[in-house]
Amino acid sequence: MKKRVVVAMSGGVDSSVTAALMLEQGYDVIGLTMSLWDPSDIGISDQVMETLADPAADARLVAQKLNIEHHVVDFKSIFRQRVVTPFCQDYFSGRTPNPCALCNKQIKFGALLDKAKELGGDFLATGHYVHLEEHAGRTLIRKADDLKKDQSYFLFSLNQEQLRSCLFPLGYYNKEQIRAKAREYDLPVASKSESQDICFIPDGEYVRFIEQEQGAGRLSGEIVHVSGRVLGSHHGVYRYTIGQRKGLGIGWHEPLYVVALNVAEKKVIVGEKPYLNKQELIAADCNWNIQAPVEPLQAACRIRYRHTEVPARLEPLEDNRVRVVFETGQDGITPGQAAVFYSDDLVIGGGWIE
RNA sequence: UGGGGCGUCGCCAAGCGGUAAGGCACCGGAUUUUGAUUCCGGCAUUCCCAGGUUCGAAUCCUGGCGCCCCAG
Repeated sequence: MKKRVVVAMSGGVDSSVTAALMLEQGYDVIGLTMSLWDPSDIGISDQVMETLADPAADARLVAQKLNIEHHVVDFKSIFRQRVVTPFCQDYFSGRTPNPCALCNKQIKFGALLDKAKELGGDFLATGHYVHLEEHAGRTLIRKADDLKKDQSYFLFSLNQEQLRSCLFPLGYYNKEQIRAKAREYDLPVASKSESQDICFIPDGEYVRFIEQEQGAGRLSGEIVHVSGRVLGSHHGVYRYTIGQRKGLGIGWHEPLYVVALNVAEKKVIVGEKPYLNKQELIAADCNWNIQAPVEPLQAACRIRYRHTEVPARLEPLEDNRVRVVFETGQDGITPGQAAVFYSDDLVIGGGWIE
């Protein structure tokens, strides 16, 4: 009896090729596409609307081409509740959210995985560029061969049960190879452009989106230099993220960066680059892929996507938190982002920066 | 209406007779699962105004105008 794999199909190149690869590897494949938001519901312009692909429709075309069963699940409500709303709330509390990591934990490997099992799936396969490896009886994520596409950072919060139910066939390939395969299989989405930015804000208009979701509350206030000197004003602290340089509109003798956000006083604190550098951070709500440590350990830590992990000492704290002390101070440590811990190319755990 | 200083791109700022540096900001582009970072490109025919001296002035002279400081 063939094992059944449910493939999360977004209508993009990666997940489409994933489905083809699973088929090629002899699995019984079912395609499953999530409906996460309604394009007419997010306040984008008609022009942008016209450029949007319909994930379900594209996925269906691919499924037809591959001759596999295909389903669509409506996760709009849960997606809004568990990803979109927290995303907006984060901005309003002076944090910079990482909705993709949250979505993976809550939706893709939560609700979607449940649905996959409901459909009789032995595994859920996705188009993430990562590997899975067994170490000492535990399943760990290893970085993709193609480090440019590596997505291990976004998957740090998956637990053992979730990981054991997953297949990530793309980890051995680079993007060019995947595209080549898409053409080889003659998939209708072979030349689709790379998706980037946050899926539910296709026009990239964060401010518009957040204000629409959260209503009024503009939180306008002052832009203040670390010295205390007021340098300008802003139209809402949620428009800024720590480490940001562009958009401050302040002429100064050198570049200024956002170094802190004070929601209570509605202040955006800016300073020269050295003020961005911090020696340590606290990560909360940690997930461990290895046995949760009780003693400090030496590892490497990545503080945002596309950041190269750097050596750090991880000190376990109360309440599932960890103090991360870097060997070399890091710029732009941002609350709301994930701190992901690596040992060589393996993800050993991670948490959310406080 | 005594004395001194200053007025160069939105901000800071070089230039001191030879035909407008640079930084910041801003704009455009590349990269990007953070409007982050980073990177690349663009950005004053014109120097407060009006005359004058010079082959030639932002740079010298004269007169205005506007700031600032110190004295009254």
